[in-house]
Amino acid sequence: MLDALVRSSFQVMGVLTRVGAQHDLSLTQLRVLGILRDRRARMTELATYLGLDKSTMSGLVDRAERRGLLARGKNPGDRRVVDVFITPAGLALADLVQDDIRQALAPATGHLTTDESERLTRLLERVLSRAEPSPSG
Amino acid sequence: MLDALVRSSFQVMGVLTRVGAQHDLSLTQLRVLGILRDRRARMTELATYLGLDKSTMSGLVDRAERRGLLARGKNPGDRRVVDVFITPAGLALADLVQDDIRQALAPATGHLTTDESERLTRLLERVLSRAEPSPSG
DNA sequence: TATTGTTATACTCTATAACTATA
DNA sequence: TATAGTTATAGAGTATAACAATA
Repeated sequence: MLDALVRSSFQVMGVLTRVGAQHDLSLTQLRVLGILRDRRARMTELATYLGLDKSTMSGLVDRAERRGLLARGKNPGDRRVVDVFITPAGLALADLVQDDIRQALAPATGHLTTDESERLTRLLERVLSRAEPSPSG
Repeated sequence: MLDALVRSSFQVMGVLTRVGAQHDLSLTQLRVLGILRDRRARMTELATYLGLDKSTMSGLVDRAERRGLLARGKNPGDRRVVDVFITPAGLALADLVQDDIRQALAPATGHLTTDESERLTRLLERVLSRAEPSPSG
């Protein structure tokens, strides 16, 4: 089972990497966009969530900001903190990419019956729930 | 279901990345070692399998060779070809890492019953079988 | 003193383009 | 001509260490 889990994970990552690359987005940039889709977050929060060093986070946000996908803002409560949020352009791109991912994964997932789909989801969520404290999201 | 599949994949990749890093191995190096565990392969073959450019493959093999994990050899049939194979040290490391991965994923997978395990494997393999031509292995 | 974030530095991973050697 | 591989180059992703600003 472990083998199937690892292989399917690589397969999914392969699809995500390819679709991301079509929009000049790395796997990590993809995740950042996904996280910021529905909320602001401070630098450290993002870094911790993704399991990255804060200096790495600075670079990632720099490049996304240069492209106009993200922006930095001040935090009213703590002047040391830098809040990061998604721009309209970033949101549009995130929507587009999500559609592409859905389409790219459809051949792999779409042929399961509703029942099978539900069972797979339930099993994966049981696996997820026991996984160690998210080292990378 | 798509969401669960993507999230569990990131979780698995997180574990693999962390365990690999503990042995100074990137996700890609991990895969190369895994592929060469039970067979030789030529450079182009590896690159195609991993969805990488041949020049990228040169660098990967360079670094692994410098560490004594892999070695290059001549191909008897075609003098342009470079065969790559794993060294005893590389094999030992691959074994070690595989054990670590098993242990790291155990909390996530070990609590499923035999029956659930089998159902999950079957479902994942059905998903895998329909996935598009492996873009990255 | 501790925390938040940036910068400098170095290394890996990656692709593109130009090259050598062989087929 | 076409294929196999390397090298030069450039950019992204990553961590460590040193730093500035704020708490």
